[in-house]
Amino acid sequence: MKEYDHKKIEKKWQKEWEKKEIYYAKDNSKNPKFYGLIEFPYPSGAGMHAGHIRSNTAMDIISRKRRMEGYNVLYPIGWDAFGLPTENYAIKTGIHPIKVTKSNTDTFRRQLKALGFSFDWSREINTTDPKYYKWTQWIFLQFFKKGLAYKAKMAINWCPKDKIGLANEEVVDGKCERCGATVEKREKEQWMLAITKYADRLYKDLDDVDYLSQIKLGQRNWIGRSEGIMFTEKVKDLGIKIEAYDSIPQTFMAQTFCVIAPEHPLVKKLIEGTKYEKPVLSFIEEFKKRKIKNPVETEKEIEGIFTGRYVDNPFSTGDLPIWVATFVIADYGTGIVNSSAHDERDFAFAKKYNIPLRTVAEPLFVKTDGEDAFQKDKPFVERNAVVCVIKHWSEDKYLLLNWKKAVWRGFVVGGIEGGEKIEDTALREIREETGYKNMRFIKSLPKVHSQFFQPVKKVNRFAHFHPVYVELTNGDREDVSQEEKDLHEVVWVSKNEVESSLNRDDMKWIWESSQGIEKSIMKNGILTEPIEFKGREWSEVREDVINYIVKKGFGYRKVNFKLRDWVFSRQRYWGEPIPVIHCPSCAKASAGKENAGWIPVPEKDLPVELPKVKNYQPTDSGESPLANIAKWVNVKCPKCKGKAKRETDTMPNWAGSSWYYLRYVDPKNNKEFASKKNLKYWTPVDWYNGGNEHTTLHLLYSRFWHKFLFDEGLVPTSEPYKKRTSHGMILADDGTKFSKSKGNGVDPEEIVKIYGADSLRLYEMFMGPFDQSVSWSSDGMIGPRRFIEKVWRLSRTVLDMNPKMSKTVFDSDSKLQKLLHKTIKKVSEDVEEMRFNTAISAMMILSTEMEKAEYVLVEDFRKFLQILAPFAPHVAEELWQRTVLKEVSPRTVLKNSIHLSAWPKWDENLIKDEEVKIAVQINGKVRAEIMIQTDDSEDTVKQKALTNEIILKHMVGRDVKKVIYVKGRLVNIVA
RNA sequence: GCCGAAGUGGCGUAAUUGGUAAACGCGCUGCGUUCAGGACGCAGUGAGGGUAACCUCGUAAGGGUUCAACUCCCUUCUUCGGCACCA
Repeated sequence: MKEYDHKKIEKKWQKEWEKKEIYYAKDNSKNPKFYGLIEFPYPSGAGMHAGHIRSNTAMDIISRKRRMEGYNVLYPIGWDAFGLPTENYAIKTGIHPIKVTKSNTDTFRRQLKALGFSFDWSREINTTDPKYYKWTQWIFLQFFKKGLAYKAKMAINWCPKDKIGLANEEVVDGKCERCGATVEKREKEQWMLAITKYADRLYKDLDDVDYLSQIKLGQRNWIGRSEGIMFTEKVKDLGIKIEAYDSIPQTFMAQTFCVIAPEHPLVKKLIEGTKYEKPVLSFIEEFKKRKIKNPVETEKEIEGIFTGRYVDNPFSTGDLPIWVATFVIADYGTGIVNSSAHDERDFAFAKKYNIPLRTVAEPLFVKTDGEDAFQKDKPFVERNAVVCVIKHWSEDKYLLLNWKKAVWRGFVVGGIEGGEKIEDTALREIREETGYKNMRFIKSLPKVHSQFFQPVKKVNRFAHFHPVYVELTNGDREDVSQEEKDLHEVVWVSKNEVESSLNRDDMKWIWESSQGIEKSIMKNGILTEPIEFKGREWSEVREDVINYIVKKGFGYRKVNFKLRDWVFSRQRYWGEPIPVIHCPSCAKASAGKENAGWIPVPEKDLPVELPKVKNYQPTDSGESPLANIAKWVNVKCPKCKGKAKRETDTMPNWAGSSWYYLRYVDPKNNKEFASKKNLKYWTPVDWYNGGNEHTTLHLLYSRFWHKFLFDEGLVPTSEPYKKRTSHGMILADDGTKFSKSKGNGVDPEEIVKIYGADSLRLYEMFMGPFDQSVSWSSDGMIGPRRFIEKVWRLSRTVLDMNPKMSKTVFDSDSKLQKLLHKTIKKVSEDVEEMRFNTAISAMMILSTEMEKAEYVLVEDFRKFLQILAPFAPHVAEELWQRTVLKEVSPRTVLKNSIHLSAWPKWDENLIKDEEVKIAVQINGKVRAEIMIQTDDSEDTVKQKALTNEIILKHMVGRDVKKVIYVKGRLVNIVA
């Protein structure tokens, strides 16, 4: 028996498995089915990278384990091959995208096969294959027919020099990434998909699926559902001044303003002579006039500020009030929604110190939201909410706001979690036009503590979706660079536009804001008004109050979503053509109607194939390169047979990936996208794993498509994926992301050549927790390789000493037996939880122990091989066959593959320990270790601990106050 | 900016979910085996102090709860991912 030669055995078994088709899924089987899915790769020119291997291996391990557990497993693969990089490459080189795609997929296929993944290669699909995108187009037509696809004007990024629409990614600092020209906004009619019609279901159905909690949260945040009340003019009768709710745009106005103990000498000194002095004083006056005293503060916040950080504690006098007034209008902040939770604890501090606590705008509705799990996860202060009334910053309008309390640098600041009464069109306008105009500078008083001086250093390119948050720095400070000081003159940088609004008197605004505050109807969670609900708790009467408000006509219920409709057009060549035709004469005939003049391509004419052209250069008009191809564009109208033109926009990359998992179940069907029978058998996907970076959009889009198909009666379930997990990225060895300049960093084929596929697979699973990013380090590769070599050597000794060895030489409770069964258990459970790193670590320990042991039963060694098999399929197969056949020639015929053998079971009785070592602590510090029997009583163990020699030594001159025993773990003596 | 995830030895990381911090792997040191190198085996490897038995400190920083905190709570800092035309 020779040395471990990965090259020989890996190729051999890959061929053998393929020949025997052992990984092919059966479309019907008596066994239960398992559909494991990974995100199909975009076949880039650089070939596979380490990240692909990691995620593919993980699902491969799970699929292999399921096969061994007796499931009929579908683990398919395909190519998400439309996309910008390929198109850009084609423009640059003149090589047709089809050719580029072909050679890229060939590379990927070769690389994937070299790693021994158990894909069902008979079901390979490719989104750029007309036989595939015929159905992508077909599904689009169903959307179109149901009125869920429509045209709307949208702004696109336009490079005037390259004459091409740009992806956001291609715009860097407002300039075109390739030529550096300043990017313009251009209006264009775009196809939209009405995903907002599904918003509610996309939100609610998350309850029924098994996604990681942060994935669900991501979906929920994106959809942004909020349930609430829109108030009407009549609400004034409640004593609250409200004049408009609909005029404050989504982002752009934010104010933070803090005054702490304004009469305190330190504060006085700070503002004295500054431009803040006057507005602050008038602000305070106003508050006094209104008898508004103190803000809501939690006990800890106040204690943190006033006991820890200030030498002169303003609270120490007991009667000096704190003033905190904070207004932040952000997100979609108009109107009102049900607030987040409020808590009795909020008021505990106030009670304790007898301080009257109130917000500047007193709470209107406060409730404890016990049933919302997502809120529960959040820290206490973030769940607190008050409602306040606030005045529009420039217009004479008031808003009733849900003021979500949050603590920022020791001060209570607000954040709005709100609904709005803004139509989709308004939202768009806001984003594109009013956004930057209304954007305002955020100012605050010079802060009381130096740690609070921290200028914002960069204006993020996404900031225009939200308020730019710039804090004022003390202009006299020497450690602040001019550059940073200049920043404060800039409110918002957008494209070419710089807006500054420093000349506005912010303090005046804040003062004015307080005008809107009228009165509270709740105190400490108990309603004081209206009379109908007086004395009752908010949490208890919440629904009644809402009904009351609705009944009285003060407001109406409204559910609000942040989600916008999906822009479905791309002005690109390398995508699925949108299968519609524009007919001018039909347009006239149906003028005024939705989608007037847009005629769907008859289903029998699908697919609308991408024409083969020599030139992919974009057009002058901003249309897709397809517009240049007169032959393709000019067609007869399918309806009136008049002159018409094809739509030249193509679909976004998300389109093909929104339904690909459905095609796998019946990939060659040319009558339907998949047969009902196969869909019924295979869907939904049992387990879908993919990148963290895809958990919001791709997931949402494909869930939307699936729900639509479900409504059309075309798929049997309303959700596509039963379970979704995600994996972290692999970073370069310096902890940064692999970039274009660095390339993929790691060439999988090279590593397979040197170390073998099994070693690479093991290493990628071993390098760190699966759901987190880890840095690649080629040095670490050697560890898993040594592990495999150890197993190889082990097989030699095991086979040599056996099978003559009789089973009776083993004690039933031998250490090795115990360890084997513990390891089987650990690996079985770890794989389910995707804790591959610790599973491998456990197998390493087992292999070391087996090597040390005097005898290892072949039978036990085979069990070890079985749990190793999903991780290192080639070497496990080779050794498995040898335990049967003694020697395996390169031409050995595969008889009973390890991968089709039954997953080993562990024996619970063997796992239990009778004797165990526990720690003895004194005051939490470990001082000794003692052996105990697991069935020892608590008293026995305590006795053993207290009479231990070392412990006695430590206890000299001390009394035992208390003894705590944690079963099977430790004894802690409190002295 | 908003949302999400994370921060532990020289490095990748583990920790029975509040119970002996650093398992497993890489690297390094010493010893064994070897003609030699490699490979393999054994022992050691957080920091400081001590001849030693041992002692003190230690999980981004600060504070809190607890007999006991990497783990729970509060604040601050840093890194990574998503943000609607990258895939």
